[in-house]
Amino acid sequence: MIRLLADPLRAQIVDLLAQGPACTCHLVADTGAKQPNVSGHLRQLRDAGLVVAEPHGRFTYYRLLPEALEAAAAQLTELAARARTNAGSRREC
Amino acid sequence: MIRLLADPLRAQIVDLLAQGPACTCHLVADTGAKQPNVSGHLRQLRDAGLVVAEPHGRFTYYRLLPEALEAAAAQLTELAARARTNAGSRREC
DNA sequence: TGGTTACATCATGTCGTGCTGATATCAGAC
DNA sequence: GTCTGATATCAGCACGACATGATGTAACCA
Repeated sequence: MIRLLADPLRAQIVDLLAQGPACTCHLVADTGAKQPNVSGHLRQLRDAGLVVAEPHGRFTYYRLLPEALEAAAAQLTELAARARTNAGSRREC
Repeated sequence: MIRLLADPLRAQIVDLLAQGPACTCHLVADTGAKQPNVSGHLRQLRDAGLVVAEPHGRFTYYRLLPEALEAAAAQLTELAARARTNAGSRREC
């Protein structure tokens, strides 16, 4: 799921969505990317459960799910904690 | 920096290092990957400041830096917080 | 009903990135 | 000094993901 944030354009889309829900046309305008490209990235984010699509007439609003980001953050924090507690136990060759 | 955790093998290496510092030969054995491959990934992690190399004779021990992981986690948490506070401000078309 | 707009999907080309084999370096053992 | 083992670097290749143009679909408006 973290892998989704690796792509620059996808990270930018996530960042824009953190400023509030927006429809595809906004994201296309703000990123400068082509519409099919943005749409494809939104699909990936949706499939991963990072965003939800809310159709309103012919517009589709996308909303970021904070829980998903927090879950990823917790995963990293837990990893950091493990690294810190095990910092002293070096495996000898 | 988060992009480094996107690659499966690199993520596995980070996970192994979270169990304690280890040398390259351990990581090669545990992952089953070829030595130049592991060495290359360690270089990327080192360049990004996620791990540090501690040469001991002809062995090189790698140690995970929890601060780097925590910084990435904080970044995600901050993004989630922004998304939560701005959840109501939908941009109209 | 025809046209326009917003959005999604598909097929294709391109490019980055990871993997590998070969090779170099460096430290320790003899 | 020579040999061996641990690690790093390099060149080439292959695969996957991204970007794009073309096309399809659905909703609104005249």
